[in-house]
Amino acid sequence: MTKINSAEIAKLAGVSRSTVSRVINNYHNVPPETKEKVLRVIKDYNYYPKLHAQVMAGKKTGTIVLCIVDDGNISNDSTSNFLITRVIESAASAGYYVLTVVIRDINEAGAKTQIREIFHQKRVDGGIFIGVDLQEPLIAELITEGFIIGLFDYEKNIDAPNLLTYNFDDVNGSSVAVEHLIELNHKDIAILTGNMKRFSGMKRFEGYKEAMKKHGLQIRENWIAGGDFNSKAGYEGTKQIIQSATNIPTAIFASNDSVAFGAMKALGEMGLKVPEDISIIGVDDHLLSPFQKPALTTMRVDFNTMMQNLTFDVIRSINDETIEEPKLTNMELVVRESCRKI
Amino acid sequence: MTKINSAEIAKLAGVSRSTVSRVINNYHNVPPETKEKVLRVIKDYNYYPKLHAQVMAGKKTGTIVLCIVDDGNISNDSTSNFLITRVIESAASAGYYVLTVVIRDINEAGAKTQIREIFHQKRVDGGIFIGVDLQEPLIAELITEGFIIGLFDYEKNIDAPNLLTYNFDDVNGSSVAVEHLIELNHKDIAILTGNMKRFSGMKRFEGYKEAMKKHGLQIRENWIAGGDFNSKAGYEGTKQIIQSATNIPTAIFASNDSVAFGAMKALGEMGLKVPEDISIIGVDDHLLSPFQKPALTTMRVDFNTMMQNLTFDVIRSINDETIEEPKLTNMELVVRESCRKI
DNA sequence: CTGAAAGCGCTTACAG
DNA sequence: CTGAAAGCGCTTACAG
Repeated sequence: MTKINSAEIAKLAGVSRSTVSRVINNYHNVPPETKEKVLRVIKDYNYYPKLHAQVMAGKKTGTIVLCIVDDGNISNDSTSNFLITRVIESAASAGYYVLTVVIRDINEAGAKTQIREIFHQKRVDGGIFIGVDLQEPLIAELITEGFIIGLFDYEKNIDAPNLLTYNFDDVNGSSVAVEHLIELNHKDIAILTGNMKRFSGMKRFEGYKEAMKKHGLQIRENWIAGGDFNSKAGYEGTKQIIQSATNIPTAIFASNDSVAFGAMKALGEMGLKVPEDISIIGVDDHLLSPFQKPALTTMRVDFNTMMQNLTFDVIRSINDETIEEPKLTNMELVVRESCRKI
Repeated sequence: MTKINSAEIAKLAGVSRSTVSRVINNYHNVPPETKEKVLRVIKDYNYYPKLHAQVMAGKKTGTIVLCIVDDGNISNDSTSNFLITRVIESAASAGYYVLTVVIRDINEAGAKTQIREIFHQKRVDGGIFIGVDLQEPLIAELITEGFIIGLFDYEKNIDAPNLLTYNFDDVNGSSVAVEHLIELNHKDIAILTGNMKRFSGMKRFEGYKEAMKKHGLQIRENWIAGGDFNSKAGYEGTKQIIQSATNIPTAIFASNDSVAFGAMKALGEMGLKVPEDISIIGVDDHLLSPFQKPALTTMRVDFNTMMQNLTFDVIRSINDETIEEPKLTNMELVVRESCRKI
């Protein structure tokens, strides 16, 4: 195939490169006949302006980066997958491309440099991060440098218009979960905490404490375990709680459903039945939650709308629109079979 | 922040832009001290060469496009999600980025133009397509134009080195599935076909027919239904088979697990029990298959290795390595509870 | 080992 | 309405 460029098109259409460019960029000051003529040649010669030349001349890339920080096997986690594809789909519907990047360990040698490079190279117009710890200095750095960044599950700790954050109302949602247990007459309620370096981890713990205090219930040190958002932490945390306690709690609030899965496994191994011996409630409404035995009661979370809003806001921000501060998004109680009245 | 470019770096390091470029590209003909000096300045000034200038000067983009053709809600399908993230992870491990694109309907107005644009723009060095029908003319077009393209579930119908395809051994795998039913003494075996425009759809039907013929079993017209790889097709196909047949089959071979899910739902509604009344076997080993009631017997498929190989091959091909023709990948029988001996 | 210069292919003020 | 020209920021033969 012969190389074709705007000069070539210009020659064939009998106009200047300037005019070709004006047609491509759909400027208004081109008479219909000229436009027609140029478009004809462009079509006939299967011509597409080279992105990189356009960007060098000052155009945007039409791309955002989605940076997934996760040391697990992402492709095996349905929630991660869901977040990823939602960003992709949302961006696509806004005419944007998503460059997807996986970071195993953000503290590893090349990791931060790689992320810096993506932005400084001008590979993208902005970015979305998933799975970043609070107070990650790299985020602050990129924000200071003026890059547009959207985060899910992150506290807005810098007052900059180019830092966009979206979160669920984790405090309130967790309170509702715990109060559901309380309504079922539970008083001895343990918590399996999530990753406390995450906004959601912190806030869900807060919500638990709030609800307990509000109802005058005691929070015992040895009824607090876990510490991460996966089933392993739930499993180990549960064993720890059950084995260390002189008296066993009647209910467990798990900081997310994966944690609850681990907890249910541990309880099963220890011969404790859910919900007969212990009630359990999670957060997220994981794909597998309705399939648990018993089906898991949980707080449903709308990842769908959240990631779409985040993506759209990043794109709007790229296009210099003003973004209004997002509100926290509510969760919804989904009652299934894992909690019983006592 | 002040604009920094290679000329600036050159000035600061007291060398020419040529030398800066040589250092960046790690050429061997630069004395250590010079290299040191230049790298120092690069680091101090937080300088990253602009991608677009590099590409314009002839460098590769280090990016492949992943084009997902799917009219459903991708983010809700765990298999699609899995394929996507596997490509992303594999590419990342090879130092490549993945530009992810979703195409709802490849026959829609702008769809093909958009795909053409991505390649002609030089946005990427190559691409991977998922969910493309056999004989899709766009693929042939792009191959002819010399773009490097990898496909999963596609028959290699053009003998071009830049067309890379990977497939499971669908014929043999399906035969094994059907023979599993035959070993359990089933003779009346229906099939719920998949999408017959896909390599896997065609081949799985072939495998069914082969096994039936080999064992001298009759294939009845009204025991063939379905026609797509989703639970809806399985549901409707099953109703059709059961309602149209004067005699009911004792077993069903479903072209994939989603189809089997739909079939089980339909059977349940019609008061037929699995496996007491009808045995059923699927293909894929879907995430939800072990959770069905009864747990679904199926042919496990290694999407993981497959997508990784495909991704690596595309990248190798971009780097002018010769790719050996991939063999078909085997499937593995996973016996659960949905088939019984009669 | 190293620099000057050409080339990559666009866009956009500027001037008319 | 339209063209000539500058500018974007690299890389790479070429010559020394």
